[in-house]
Amino acid sequence: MPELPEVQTIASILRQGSREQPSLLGKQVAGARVLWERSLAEPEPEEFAQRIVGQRVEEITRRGKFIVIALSKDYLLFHLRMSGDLMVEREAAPLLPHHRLTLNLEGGWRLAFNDPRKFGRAWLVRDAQLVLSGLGPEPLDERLTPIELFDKLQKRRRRLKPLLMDQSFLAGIGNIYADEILHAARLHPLRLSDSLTYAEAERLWHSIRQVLNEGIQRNGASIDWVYRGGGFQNYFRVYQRTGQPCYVCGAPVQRIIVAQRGTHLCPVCQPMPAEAVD
DNA sequence: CACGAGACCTGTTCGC
DNA sequence: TGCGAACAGGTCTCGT
Repeated sequence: MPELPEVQTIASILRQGSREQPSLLGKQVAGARVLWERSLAEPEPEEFAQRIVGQRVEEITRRGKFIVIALSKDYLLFHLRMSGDLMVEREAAPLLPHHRLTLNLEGGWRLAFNDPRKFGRAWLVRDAQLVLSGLGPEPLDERLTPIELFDKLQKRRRRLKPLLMDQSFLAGIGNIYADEILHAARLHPLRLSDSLTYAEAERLWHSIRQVLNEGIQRNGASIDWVYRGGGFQNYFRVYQRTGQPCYVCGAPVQRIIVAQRGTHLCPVCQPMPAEAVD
């Protein structure tokens, strides 16, 4: 479930708690279990358990698609990839089949990293920057201006969709939001980044902010068997709407493959660029 | 530098 | 009903 709005929603729930779970803030780690070794990027499981016990949760933030948990001495980072999820549950609750890593907490609670597809990863490191250094700017950062985005686009010659999803270009955008952003900006996913006019780059800048903010407001999207209460899936304009009418012009939404990912667009609102025609 | 293919994984849905 | 194929929110590595 995890692109920027979903990761932010999960981080907020861990920070503030919810009806189902208490806040993770201030809790002390009493024990650690690594149930699937490859879910732990570093360090080795023995060192991980020995080092994390006794540390207290001081802060929970998001950077790109990473959840960043500041502990007393170290940083605990999670990347949810395709199917990861993080929740606080009762220590007495049965371990679910897809739990990959759990931390017992003081007071009878447990932090559980659940990840059916096993793509997600956790890191315990002294310096969070070691893991996060490759990330580009936060797309919602006030310091990212339309002019700066235009310049960044001009410096590259790449198809728009894979570039938006490149975490070193902007941090946090994935397949769903890339499709929704490009539709809102009326730009074809195969347009080359250095072919955009300034007006088009400005439209893209507005769409990035508008779509991501709407996703955050709706607590992200909940699809398939994973449901966390997010509602953005009910407001998709193109994603998973193949063949259904575009809300703007009525033309059927088209599905193509771009960089091996299903890509949804309105062929009328997002016309095929001349430069991409064979 | 940019792109496509394959790998890493499990589960669900689709088509015959 | 059964069974293989296609598909899924991500990223890394390799070859061209």
